[in-house]
Amino acid sequence: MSDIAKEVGISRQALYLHFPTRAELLIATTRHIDSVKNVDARLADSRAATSGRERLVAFISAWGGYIPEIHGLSVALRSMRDSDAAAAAAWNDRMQAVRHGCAAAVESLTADKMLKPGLDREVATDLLWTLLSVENWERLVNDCGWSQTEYEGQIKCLAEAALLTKN
Amino acid sequence: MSDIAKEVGISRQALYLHFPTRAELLIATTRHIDSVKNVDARLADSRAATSGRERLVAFISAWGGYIPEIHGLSVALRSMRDSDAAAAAAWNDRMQAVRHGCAAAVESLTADKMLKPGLDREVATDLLWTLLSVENWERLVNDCGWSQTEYEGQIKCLAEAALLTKN
DNA sequence: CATAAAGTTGACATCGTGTAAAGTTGACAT
DNA sequence: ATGTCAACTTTACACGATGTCAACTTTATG
Repeated sequence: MSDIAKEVGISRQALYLHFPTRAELLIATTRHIDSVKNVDARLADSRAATSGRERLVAFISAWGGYIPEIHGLSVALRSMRDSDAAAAAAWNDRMQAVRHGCAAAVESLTADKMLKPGLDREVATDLLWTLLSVENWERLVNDCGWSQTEYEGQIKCLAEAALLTKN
Repeated sequence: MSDIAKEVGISRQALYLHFPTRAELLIATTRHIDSVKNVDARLADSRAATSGRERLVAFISAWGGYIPEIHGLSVALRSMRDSDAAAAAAWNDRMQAVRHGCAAAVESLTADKMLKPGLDREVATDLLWTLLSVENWERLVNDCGWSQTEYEGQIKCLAEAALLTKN
C-alpha cells in the first residue's frame, strides 16, 4: 500500500479513503482493467466463430492474449488468496468465467462431432480450462522463455491434440 | 511458526533453535519427506522402462503419484517464493529435477522415433513439464474434483496426444 | 464566505517473523 | 555430589505490513 500510494502521489492513508482494504483495491483494479482493455470485445470473435474448431482457436487467442494484460494483477490477487476470502472469491469468479468460455468451446466441438470419442464433455472442459491457466502461461512464457506467439501456437496445437478427433 | 510449535509441543522460540527461519524449516521438511517417501525408488521404474512410451507413462505415474504426498508443503513453499529467495530457490530446484525427468522421457521418445514430427525436443520437454506441474494437479484434483486415478489417466492421454507421433 | 470533499500528518493496534537475554531442567561424566 | 552442557522456557523487543482514528489543511463550489 505504501508503494502504491507513493506511485500515485498521495499518502498511504488516503488510499484507504478510496479502497477499504488492499484486496478491494486489487479487485477494483481488475474490474477497471477489464473495462479499459475490453475483455468482452476480445471474446466476440470466439462467439462469432462458425465451426467448433474455429471457436476453440479463437477462444485460445482471446484469453491467451489477455493473460499478459492482467498478469501482474493476477500474481498479486492469487498471492493473497489464502489470507483473504474476498480476493480468493474474486479470482475464482474470473476463473469460472474462463471456464464458461472453455465449456462453450467444448459444446461447439460436440455439435460439430469433432470432440475426441470417449472424451466426456465435462472432462474436456476441465482439461481445456487447465491448459489455459495463468499458471501454465507463466511457466511457459516466464520460466521457459517462450514468446507470446509461441505460447499461443503451442497451446492451440496442444488443445487440438487433446480434444479433437483424429482427422 | 506458533501453530507448528503448538503442534510439536514446544515453544515458538524453541523452533528457532532447530531452524533459523521459517523458509529453512520448510526446506528441511521437504528433504525429510523426500527421504521418508523415497522419491528415488519411485523413479526407478521410469528409468528401467525399455520403450520411450513406457518411460513416459512410468514417469507420469511416479511424479503424478508423488504430488499428493508433497502437496501441503508445496503450497507453503510456493506461497513464500516472492518474500523469500531461499524458498524460491528450493522450489525451483525441485522443479528443475522434475524437468530433468521430463527431458529424459522426451529423449527416450526421440530415440524410439516416437516424438511427434516437427516438435522440437526442448519444446516437448517444456510442454510435458508444464502438463505435470503441481498447479495443474491442484486444479484438476482440488478444483475439478478429479480422483488421483482420473488425474493420472487423463494426463497420460494428454501427454501422449501432445508428444507422440500419431500411430 | 461557508461548507463539504479530499488529502495530510501523526499516533496507535494487531499479527507474524526473527533476535536477544536470563533462567530452568535433566542427563551424564568425573 | 557436583559441575557442566544441551535443550527448553519465559519475557521482551525490533521491524514491516495492514488497517484505524483523530485533528488539521487545502481547494473547489454554490
